[in-house]
Amino acid sequence: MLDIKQIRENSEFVRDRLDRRGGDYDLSPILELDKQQRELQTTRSQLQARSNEIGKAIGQKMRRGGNPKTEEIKNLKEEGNQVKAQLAELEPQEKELIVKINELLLQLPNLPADTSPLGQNETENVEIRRWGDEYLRGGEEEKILPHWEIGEKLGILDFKRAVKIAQSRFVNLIGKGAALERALINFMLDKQTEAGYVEVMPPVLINTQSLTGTGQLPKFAEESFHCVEDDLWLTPTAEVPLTNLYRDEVIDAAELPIYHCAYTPCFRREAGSYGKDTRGLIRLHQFNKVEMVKLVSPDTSMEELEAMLKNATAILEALKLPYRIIELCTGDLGFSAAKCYDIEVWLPSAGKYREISSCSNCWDFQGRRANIRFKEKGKKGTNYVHTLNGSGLAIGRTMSAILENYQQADGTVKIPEVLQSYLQFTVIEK
RNA sequence: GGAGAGGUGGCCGAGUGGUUGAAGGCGCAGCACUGGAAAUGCUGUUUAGCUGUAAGGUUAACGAGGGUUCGAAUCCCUCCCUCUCCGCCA
Repeated sequence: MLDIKQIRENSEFVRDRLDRRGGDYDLSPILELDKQQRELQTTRSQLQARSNEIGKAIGQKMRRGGNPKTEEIKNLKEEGNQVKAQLAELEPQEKELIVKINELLLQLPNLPADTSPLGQNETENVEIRRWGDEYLRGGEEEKILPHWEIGEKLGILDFKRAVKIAQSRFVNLIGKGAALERALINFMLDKQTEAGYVEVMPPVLINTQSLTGTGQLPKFAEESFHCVEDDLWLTPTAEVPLTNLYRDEVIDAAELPIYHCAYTPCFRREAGSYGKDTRGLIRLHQFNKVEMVKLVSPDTSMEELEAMLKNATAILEALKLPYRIIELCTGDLGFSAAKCYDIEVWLPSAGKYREISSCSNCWDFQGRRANIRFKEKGKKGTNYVHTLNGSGLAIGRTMSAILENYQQADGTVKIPEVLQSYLQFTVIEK
């Protein structure tokens, strides 16, 4: 969340940055409530101070063996009661204000970085670079079957029976399909571990506080599956458990940067995307993903983002899958992100690049929400860490890219070289 | 799920109504001692809000939230978590 102090002291700046996202963000209710709250707080602490004085005075007299029935003590008690009555009126008012301010703050998205390109929506995202043109198969494209067709033909993807077991937007991976998925998970975890990320297997049922910490709640409740009886949610991405590993902690500055990666299944309700990507592996309610998360000092977070982007693209390069990098414009940035790159992989059947990873720098936005701070030895006070997250990569989408880019004229699919040591076969055939 | 025990500062640990933000110890930092170090001694050592140019002032926090009281770490209520034993179980 944003810093109330920054909103108070630099409201013009904050307003301008929020405007870059488009949409309507009104700071005046927050500013007004904040003013009221601080006024109340001043009065309240003065009363509290008086109350403490009274308590101490009585305590001293009693200790010296004073009689509680003397006029003096009676009078003090009487005043104490009056102060208490006043406090009883102010306290709930102030609490209510604090709750309201907090609710409003939690609704505000992060401020875009000044380097994020200006734009209204995804059409104004900026392509940074492309890789792997030599692996594009110009001219053959119309012969390449979409991944769901080749997958069903080869008997490795089963959507029909998944509907029977669960619903639409689920899949069964069968035989070599399941093995390939597993190989991809292992391959990516191995690569990211080599790159310095410490692997974690976190819970995938997570609590409300964790989802609030990373910004999925309160605004996007309809996007996650909720187990109402236990008030737990199915994680939509390992970003949530990984970032929340350190919630409410003060980390020694010497331990930064902290790198973690995790494989988890991810669950998304995909509310509002009816009719979009209804076929194939692109948009499922449950999918696998290897995620990277970094907690870093504010001084280095921008370089750390570039490095994370490389960790993600390294996977695609090893797999020889053509991709491009897009920088999201201010209007397309996710709620918690200040700066974000999407990596898109080439899907021949669609003749398009499709998102396969998203790498974001959230600045101190999640650090503040999740209360993750760091402390430098010898320095007073604490600071919020900067958090970054990126897919490294989405497994299902990688699978679809392989099924298409590695499809051969005879209807079989070759296994990319780097995966062959993870599998007992080098080609998927009927 | 049943029975019991417990949650205090970076850590250990005292503290059952009165100058207790909290004894003592460990750790850490500074100083002294030393050729240098160890040992020893002294001093200091939480975080957050508001206020102030600053020094400072003030409030809050002993798992969380309520209550009793002039005054709560200490008494009462609710919830959460941890541990032990039993049951169940991958």
